[in-house]
Amino acid sequence: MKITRTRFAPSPTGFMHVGGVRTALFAWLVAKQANGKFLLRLEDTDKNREVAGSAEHIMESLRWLGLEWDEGPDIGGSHAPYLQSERLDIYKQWAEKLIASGRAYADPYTKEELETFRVEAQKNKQPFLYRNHRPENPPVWDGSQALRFKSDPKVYHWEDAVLGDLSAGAEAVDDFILIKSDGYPTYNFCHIVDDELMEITHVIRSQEFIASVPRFLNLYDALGIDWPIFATLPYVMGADGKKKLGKRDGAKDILDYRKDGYLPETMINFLATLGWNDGSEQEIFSVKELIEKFSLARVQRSGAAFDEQRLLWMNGSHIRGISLDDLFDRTKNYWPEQSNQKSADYKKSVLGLIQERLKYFAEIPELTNFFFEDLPINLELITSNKQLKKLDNQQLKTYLQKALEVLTDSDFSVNNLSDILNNLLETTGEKPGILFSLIRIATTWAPASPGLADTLSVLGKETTLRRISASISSI
RNA sequence: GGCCUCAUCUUCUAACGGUUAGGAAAUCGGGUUCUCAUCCCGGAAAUCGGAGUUCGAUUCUCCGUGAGGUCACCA
Repeated sequence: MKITRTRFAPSPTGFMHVGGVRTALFAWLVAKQANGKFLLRLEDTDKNREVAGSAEHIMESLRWLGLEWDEGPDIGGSHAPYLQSERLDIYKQWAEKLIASGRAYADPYTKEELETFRVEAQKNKQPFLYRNHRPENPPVWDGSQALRFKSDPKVYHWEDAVLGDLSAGAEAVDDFILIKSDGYPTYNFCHIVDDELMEITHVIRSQEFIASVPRFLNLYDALGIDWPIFATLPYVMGADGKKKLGKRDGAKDILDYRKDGYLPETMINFLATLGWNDGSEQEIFSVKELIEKFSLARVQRSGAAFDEQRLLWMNGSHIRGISLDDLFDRTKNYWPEQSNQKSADYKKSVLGLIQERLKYFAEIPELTNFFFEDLPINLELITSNKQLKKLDNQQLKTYLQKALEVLTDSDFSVNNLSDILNNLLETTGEKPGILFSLIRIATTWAPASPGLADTLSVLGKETTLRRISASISSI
């Protein structure tokens, strides 16, 4: 049995967005599941669209997500090179074969002539087919013209691992360009040659290529290459759920999610379940589980909208699922500047308190600022509070004074603080809605914070007492 | 316009041809000693339309409709 080999073959024309990542992910999962190989190949045959640095950017993105490749442009492999621009001789040889067998010819037309044909076709509400204009006596190909495939139009039926049985009429097969006049091959040609030479077993790609498959099949046949397994992935749609997600429609660079503090395992989980499920009600999957359970047959056939809300929830879920030490390691670059004065242990305690409400790392500063600095006293927190606004200032001061007294005797362990605060409820006969709210506000001056005893314990005695005193004199 | 693909709550989705059409996100209530969150409980919310096959159709077939893709010397 053949070893499963899949590839991800982006062109280095910019950053990667979630759509591309998902294509890579599914190909990676298929390879991993079968103990096969996952290849990275860069399709850099359009020098006009190439963007400097994007190859490195793509690799960085894949590495962040853990989608490591077994063979690729940076690490080589048994089927090198993996950069198409370094394989031009190979394509030339395969092109010569087609010329020799009468299945390729030089395109004699100018751009303008072609455009005329195209406009004419459109005017007649016909699809443009080059083969309707196939020259009778094409010139000998000298490399200065485009080289075209001489197609053999026929009806095709083929199977797709996701979509099932597919077919298309002969009108889908046309004479397409194999090698451009600049000497570079087209995707249509070189991906087939490369997939064959690199022994790719599963061609996994997104839907926009489906209309071209009959042309590819015609070329496979002309080259005497066995068809690989095809798997067509539905689109990742924009938030409106209508159109395929694209850079113009605001698709984000996948590395922006890293910058915002999303976990790579969240992105993997999210993208895997966007268009795939295992039939159960499970939503949260580890990478290991995905490798075990993934199957192309259960990939959805229709496009799926990319829902940032759901991503946010899922990231929170993953954040809650990892250990505090691990989480702390990963948040190193997200702490507010003022936190530098505090020890790692202190920061870790703070992190422990916000772990359950953290959705992405970039919100750490706003969630934790009062642990590192005295926030300005904002009496509106009291006057706008449903319960507290009923009390006059004297009453507020009295309660804070009492809190100050009992807290002075606390060792500030969570247990001791809980006991003391509960006792205070009894001795004052006041509701927690009043007393705890007041103390919480007076010690943090933040609109929200973790539980009172936990917060005070981390803040420590000195800070707590100092802030309460300051609050008393400001009210 | 030709060709091709797709179609379940707002969104992601489940359902050997037999279910009160299930779960999750979001949303709305309620609970968990204070806020925010977590967690728990509950509500509202869908099979695009029409034929056909069948005892029975979300599921199979056909016809509509809608959406998307493609018809490049881009991938």
